[in-house]
Parts: sequence; structure tokens; C-alpha cells
Amino acid sequence: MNAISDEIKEDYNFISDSLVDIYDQIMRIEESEIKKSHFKDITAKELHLVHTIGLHDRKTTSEVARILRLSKGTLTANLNNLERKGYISRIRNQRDRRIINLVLTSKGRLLYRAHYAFHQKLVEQCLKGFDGSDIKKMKQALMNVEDFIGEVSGR
Amino acid sequence: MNAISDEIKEDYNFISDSLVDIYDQIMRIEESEIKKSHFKDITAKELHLVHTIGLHDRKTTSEVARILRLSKGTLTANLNNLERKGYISRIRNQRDRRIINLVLTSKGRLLYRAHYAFHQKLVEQCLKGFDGSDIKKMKQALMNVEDFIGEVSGR
DNA sequence: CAGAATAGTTTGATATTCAAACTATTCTGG
DNA sequence: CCAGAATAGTTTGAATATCAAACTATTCTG
Repeated sequence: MNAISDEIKEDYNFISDSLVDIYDQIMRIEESEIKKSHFKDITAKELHLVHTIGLHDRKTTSEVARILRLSKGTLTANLNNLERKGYISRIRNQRDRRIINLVLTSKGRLLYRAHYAFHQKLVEQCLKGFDGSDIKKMKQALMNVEDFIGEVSGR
Repeated sequence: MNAISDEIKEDYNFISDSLVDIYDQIMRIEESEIKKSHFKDITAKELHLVHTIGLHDRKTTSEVARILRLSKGTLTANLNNLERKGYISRIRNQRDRRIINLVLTSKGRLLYRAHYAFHQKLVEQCLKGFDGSDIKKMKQALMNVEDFIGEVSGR
């Protein structure tokens, strides 16, 4: 093993160690940043749920439960909380009255945008000083991770 | 706004969207991979705790609680579970008998290494085809994120 | 050496999660 | 068209996780 590949190995270890811890911290500061704004009653999990419900596509309860891997009962409880706090509404689907479509209220949309802006800021900081080809590499790395996740979880 | 910076903006959005979702999936497959091995009784949270206790430095309960931002009571409960399952031991510090030092049992060390190996594999997949300078960039990006986290959470 | 400070545990209340039973609605084969 | 199967979401009851505050044991300090 020569000096260069040793150095690369060290970099691998740095990256691996770093990744293990970073996301936890991100989750935490996401929540604390949101609480500094005027959304004081939102947890990181609820933020995640608001993000998943999203701005445009009126997902159903089942879709959201599948995406987040929550049981239907758990999601119902979470949705009750977010509805009570005024971030989401349930809309009964008129074509198929078994289905509930989920939408963000205007308050929910504000929260969504604040959260999204935070992520944008994070990515900007992360990639500051990078040029177009560096960014392409970064994108490639993330796609590789997605592929890996796909393989491991059986696509 | 010209074509090139539009493209970069799109890449930023891709990266931002991708990051939001990847962590959750990684947590999930970490847990499911570990359950495929002979550590069937471990949750993602417990894995995280075993990782934090680590191999070498005999952290105290308070240190671990601070790192993971858990209350002391919650951590006590978690440690009871991991001790019952045979992954950790509590060692009463002889210099200061108020303190408990936490160590992994041999079973705990096996789990730690399996988890670590998983992360290594993830990083290898992520960076496959990257050369030394690409990897340096990647490292830089992660350090930028750490800086950002430091700034936001007040260092 | 008395009392303040610290490390960790226990306790009681609250919140989260799940699976299973349940309600309401739609689909489907005869 | 209709009976029963299938589907979407809610309710329920039990198990687990979490927190803050009270508590125990130990060490530090003036």
C-alpha cells in the first residue's frame, strides 16, 4: 500500500465518520431553526411530514404512509396533530370517497418554503467555491448513494 | 440568468431534494441490513448509540447524553436495554465513583464493526470512479457542512 | 466538615408507534 | 344488479420512548 492510496483511505475514513454524524445534527438544527422562526410548535418529524405532503400533488394518506414507512394508524395520529395546529387540511376525494387527499394550508406552505430555503442555504454553503464540474461530481455521488440504497433495499 | 447558471441552479435543486430524502432511507437500510445479520434485536437508534459509545474511549453516561442530546433519564433507559441485550457494559469509575464509564461488550464490538463496514461500503459506492482530487472536493464539501452546522448552532 | 455540586437512576406523566378491529366506500364476478 | 371481496382511512389498546423533576450516592470546596 503506497502513500497516495493510504491518503485516499484516510479520506474515505474521514468521509465515512463525518457522514455518520452530520445528518443527526442537521435534523436537530432544522428543528431549532424552524423554532426560531414563528413556527414554534413543529418537531423535526412534523417538518419531514410537511415536506412529504408537499406543495402540489395532493397525495393520499396511504401514499404518504408508504413513503415514510409509517403505519396507517400512526400517520392518522400525526395528521390529526398537524391539522389541529393548522398546517394541513384533509380533502375528501369526490371521485372516490374512501380517499383523503392531503394539502398544506397557507401556514403549511409558509413552513414548507422556510424549510426548503434552509436546505438551499445548506447546499450553497456546502458547495461554495465549487465550479460546474465539481457540482456534477457531487450530483454523481448522490446518485451513486441512491443506487446503493436501491440495491440494498431490493429496488 | 444564462444557460450555464440555470443548469447549476438545477443541480443545486437536485442535490437539495436528494439530501432531504436520503438520510431517512439510509437509517432504514442500516437497520434492515443489521437485522439481516445475526443482530436481530437492534433498532437504528440503538445502532446509533452503540456507534457513539464507540470502541476506545470509555465515555461517561453524561458525555453520551450530551452528544446525542438525550435527557439523562432517557439515556439510562436506553442503556438498560442495550445492557440487557448484551451489547454494552457499565463500568463504575474507581477514581470517581459517581461516574459510569460505558464500554462495548465483544458482541457490541462485533456490531460496531459490522455497522462501520456498512458505512465504508456506502462511501466506496458513493465515490466509485472518483480520483484523489474528486475525493478531496468531497471532503471539502462535508467540512463546509460541518462549518455551517457549527455557525447555525452557535459553535 | 457542612453544604454545594455533580453523576446517574427512578418516577410519573405524556407522546409515539404499531397491529388489529372497525367503518365507509368502491370494485367485481355471477 | 347485487353480494361479498377489496381498499382507504380511523379507532382502539398495548407497548415503548421520552422528558423533567425528585432522588441517591459521591465528590468538591470554603
